[in-house]
Amino acid sequence: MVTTAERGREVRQRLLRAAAELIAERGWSAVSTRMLAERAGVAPGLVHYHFSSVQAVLVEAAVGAARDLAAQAGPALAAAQSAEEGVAALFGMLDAHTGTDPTSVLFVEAYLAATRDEALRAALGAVIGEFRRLLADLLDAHAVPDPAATALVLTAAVDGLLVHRALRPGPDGADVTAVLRRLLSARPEDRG
Amino acid sequence: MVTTAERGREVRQRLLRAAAELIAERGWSAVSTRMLAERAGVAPGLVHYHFSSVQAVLVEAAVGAARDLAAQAGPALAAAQSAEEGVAALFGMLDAHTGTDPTSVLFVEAYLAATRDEALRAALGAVIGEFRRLLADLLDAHAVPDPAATALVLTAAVDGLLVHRALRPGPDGADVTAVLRRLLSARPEDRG
DNA sequence: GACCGTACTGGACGATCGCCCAATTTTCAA
DNA sequence: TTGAAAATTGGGCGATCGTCCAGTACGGTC
Repeated sequence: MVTTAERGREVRQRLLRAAAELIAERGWSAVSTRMLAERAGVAPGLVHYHFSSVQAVLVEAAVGAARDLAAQAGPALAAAQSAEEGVAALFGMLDAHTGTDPTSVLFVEAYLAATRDEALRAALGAVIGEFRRLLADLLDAHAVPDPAATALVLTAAVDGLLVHRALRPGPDGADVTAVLRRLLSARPEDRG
Repeated sequence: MVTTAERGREVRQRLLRAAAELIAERGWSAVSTRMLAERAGVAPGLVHYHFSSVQAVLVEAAVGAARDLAAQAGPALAAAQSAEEGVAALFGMLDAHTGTDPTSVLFVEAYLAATRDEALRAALGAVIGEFRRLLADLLDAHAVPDPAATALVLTAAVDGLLVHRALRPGPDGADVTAVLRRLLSARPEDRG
């Protein structure tokens, strides 16, 4: 037996899934009410029945995707036995994503939309901050110097690399992760 | 004396400047013909007189901005006497830009639009590739290990850091650049 | 002064936009 | 069985979209 409320919640979820897909395909500000409804297989009016505005659908979809990814990568980070092992999960994203795949594009679209929507910025910032804190704790536990700043650089570098490699391919993933691993080492001394 | 052709070229430039501003303010796909014309102070019809489409205005404005920035940072890189001195210019962007300023947002918008426009991707990729090559040459000349991959990581990290810091502030610029400087050092050995 | 071509104007065109809502269907409690 | 509540439909509203184009203004050349 499927209750009315359950079907309603399922339609809501379908709209959110459609939003995540369409943000990546068309771009944040190009997603329309009717596109969402068609992709979700429902009537156009349902969008404004379940959500207060199109922007609200996009924000909830983006924040949900961010929380999902963090909930997936977070535990792996917390269970790591070494710094190398922990950041291996982070580096794995560089192989799993090309920078032009739906997930990568969705996240960059969300970052940009966050510069124009304070509620979105706060929600995404909270997820990023929590992930950064987990990584910094791991780095700190294994004597990596300056764990907070290193965690910030590592997470930001992964996103930056995804976007840059999509624009112009460079050295392959193994070479890049080898460079990033230098950040885990104590700094020997300056060079000229 | 101002000729007709000169005034025409000046209107074209005004439209391109307006495009750069509006992409950052509203987002790539939210920039319209009439918005461009109003910001540039010209009649709406002029947009499609000087350009074949709105997308063409946006692409030319974005590529122009990228070339301008590269033309400004490139020579400083080529003239550097040391790796530290060269990448100091790169790190300077972390202080000069907040991630929410028009320049930063314009570039990320352009990266995203490039995933949906092959001509834009090729043009931006060429600029990025040339800049990466200059930096790699500098790193190579000063015995930084794996110069190509390091140059890729450094340029990508700067963009990634701008976006991430806009979402959630972290350790300040000095701490972050100190971490990045570790990439210039030879790798001593692995850590557990 | 006559002519030509480029720069420019401003509105028309059909399509689509976000949002709204009266009407209808479906479900569940009384 | 009946009535209230929730889910859904589909089209209407005014606004805006990209593009086009007939017509105007005017510097540059004979």
